[in-house]
Amino acid sequence: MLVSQTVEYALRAVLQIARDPDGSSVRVGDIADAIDVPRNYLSKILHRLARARILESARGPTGGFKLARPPEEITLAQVAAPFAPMGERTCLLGQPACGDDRPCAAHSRWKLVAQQAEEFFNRTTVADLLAHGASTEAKRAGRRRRATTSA
Amino acid sequence: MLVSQTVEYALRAVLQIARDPDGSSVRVGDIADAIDVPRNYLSKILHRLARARILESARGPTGGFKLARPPEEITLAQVAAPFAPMGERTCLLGQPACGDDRPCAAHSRWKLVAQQAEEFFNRTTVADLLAHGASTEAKRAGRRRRATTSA
DNA sequence: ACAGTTTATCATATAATCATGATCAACGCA
DNA sequence: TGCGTTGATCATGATTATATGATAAACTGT
Repeated sequence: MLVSQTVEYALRAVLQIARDPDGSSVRVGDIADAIDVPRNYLSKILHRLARARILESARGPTGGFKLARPPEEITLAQVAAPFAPMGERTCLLGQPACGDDRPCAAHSRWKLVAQQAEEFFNRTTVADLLAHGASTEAKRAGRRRRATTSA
Repeated sequence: MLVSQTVEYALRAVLQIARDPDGSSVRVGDIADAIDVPRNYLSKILHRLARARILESARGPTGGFKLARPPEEITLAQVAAPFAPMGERTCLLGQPACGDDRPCAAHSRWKLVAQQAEEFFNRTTVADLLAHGASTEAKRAGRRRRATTSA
């Protein structure tokens, strides 16, 4: 697994929140049900995301979580950052001073891979993933529409 | 960190063993000293690699570990396999049925990254890393020779 | 003010990872 | 045979990741 369970949960939760059509607050319980993640554990994950200014939280009725910024401005790297010490150690062989000048044995080959992963997280936004969902939804709706129409 | 500490130790240890000029057995203690990894912990890692037929072990004087095959025939994936359930879960969002046909929201973008990582481990051999070490050694020797000559 | 809802936090549990030290078992050699 | 070397294994512990359940604190609407 290239990302931890927790980061995976965080990504799925943020995506789920972003899917809310009104952009209104979504309750922990609803998110937990929707993405099938332990409720209290998710609560803590969302809280950390709120502290990291990715989400905003509110208590009481009408409370819940929502995005702190438009989905175009939230990268996957930002979502993962509070949980993974991402990019802290890029050397595959753990060489402290590994770099282009003092490369470890795997440096040149591994660098390409690590860079691609890093760029993926930095460049992909929540909106990018939402867009996909929308197209899938559209396809499904299309299928459903056709089926309904034919019935 | 994209690979676990244990996998990192395993890679470094195998590489260190492969560096032995005679291809003779290398003692755990020597490897541990050379790559700065806890001795007993490394012992267990090496034992697992031996069970996985990556290494061969022998006890007693003249004992130690050596490669079970020429370094060209040992991929990094093989070294990592006994420790990491590598490639078990390729879907970033943990969707069980994620595939080209039923893609998750991140599928198309993430697939490229995951594939590159997988191919890196599958295609890179211990010999490839040794080759680098050799060239670096050559460069250093060259520098040293020049310095020595000039002195 | 109060009742109900919701997040925040506390206390705890479980499993995996990472690691240490002691002892056991095999092996080579005198 | 017996001694010293070496990997193999056992017992244990620390730390982190992954949770679970109970309680506290904040907020809404009445």
